[in-house]
Amino acid sequence: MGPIIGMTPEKRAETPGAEKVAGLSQIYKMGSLPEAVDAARPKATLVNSESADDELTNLNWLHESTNLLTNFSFGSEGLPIVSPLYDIEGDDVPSLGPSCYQNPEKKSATSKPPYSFSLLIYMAIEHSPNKCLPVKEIYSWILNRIPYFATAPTGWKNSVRHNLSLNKCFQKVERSHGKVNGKGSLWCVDPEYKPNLMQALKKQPFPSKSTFYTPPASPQSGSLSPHYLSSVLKQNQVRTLKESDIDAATAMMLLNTSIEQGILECEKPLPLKTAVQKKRSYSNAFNHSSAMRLHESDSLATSIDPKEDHNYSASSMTAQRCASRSSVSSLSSVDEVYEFIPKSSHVGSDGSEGFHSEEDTDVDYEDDPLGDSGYASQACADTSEKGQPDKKMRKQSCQEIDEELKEAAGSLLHLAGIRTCLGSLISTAKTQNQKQRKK
DNA sequence: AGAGGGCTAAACATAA
DNA sequence: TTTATGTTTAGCCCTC
Repeated sequence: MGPIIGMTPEKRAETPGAEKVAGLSQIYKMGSLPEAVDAARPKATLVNSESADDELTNLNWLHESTNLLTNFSFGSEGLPIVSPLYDIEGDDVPSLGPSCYQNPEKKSATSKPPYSFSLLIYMAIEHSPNKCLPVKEIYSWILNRIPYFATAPTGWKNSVRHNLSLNKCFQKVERSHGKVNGKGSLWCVDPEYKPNLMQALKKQPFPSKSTFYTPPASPQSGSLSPHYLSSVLKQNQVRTLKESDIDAATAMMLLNTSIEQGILECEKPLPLKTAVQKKRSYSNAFNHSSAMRLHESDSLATSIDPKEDHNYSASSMTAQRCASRSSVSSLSSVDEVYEFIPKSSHVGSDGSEGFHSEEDTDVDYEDDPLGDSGYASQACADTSEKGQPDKKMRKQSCQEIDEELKEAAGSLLHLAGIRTCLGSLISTAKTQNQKQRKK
């Protein structure tokens, strides 16, 4: 067992009056760390006058940016994402990298995020391609995105593990025997509790821009500086990047508005689940999840504790049902997604909001099984039917754009775990396509 | 005032 | 043996 650097009861007693400071428990704990640790920590986290910013419940998050609420929104799965507008509207392009918390003016950079560990873990797992992460990767995700934890006491890792173990929202999945690398198990989100987590997530105050950022996702993308992402967004507002260049969080950032719109539309016609359905067995729900699919065909956790503690209220499950379905279900055909996506982008491309990656995209997925005639293809065909002389060229150009768009949208959707919630819209789009073709 | 959620610390066990 | 991981318990604070 490795030593855990943190506050001991003895050291607590050495901090007179600290416990009496209402709402500053987190700070006093930090401020009373061993001096060696304090010396390595930015002063901002230690100064009492600024300690209020470190408080988890401090609402100064909301005051630091006048347009905070417009800059942040929730992604397709309810995960908080940074809206592209965030980068565009600011006079100074906010740094999305670690430098943002080295700026002493941005106190919030060293502030605690307004998310509980459970939510942070949830976001980390959901942003992973496999919807499963080892503890170490969860650490990394949090460290990469929450500057606070870069300088926080190491006890937060203990808290992460504690949450993983105690919170039944998270399920341990044994690694496959074939996998040699790595210690421990993979952790996944129990789809049964995804709605609860998402609801809890949405209840949180929006973070300040410098507290939640999206760094380059992988070592191979190290050449992609945060400024690159900012500049790209600034130039094109929304633009699709290569999958290797951005992580799922960024992908969801780019896709946010259109997906949310789709989900919102999807929620309308869906009836509420019955109580019986809500009470369906855990094992069924867990096995049902395609989001839990693993590359290594990992076996499921062997022990499932049905205890009801450390859980979010079941009352929220119905409300988020559709969103949950979007992440735990799968489309029967990937093409269906592709056929749907252009419609979303088309709807959003009228100047208001949406997915604007039709042109000038860098997406280059090789293994994309795109079929023909998606919605966008049909839209292009419609324009070509207006008697243009360069009909063929235009059609070809449209098809290229369509393919790029569909590749980008489909891949991003795949990352975001968007699935069956779009089914109704897909079928609607299909029907419309068929009608238009008949015309 | 009490319940519940969340965080932190700590001890311990286990696996790599 | 060391380290990382996982489990459990306890105590505290905060919000409702």
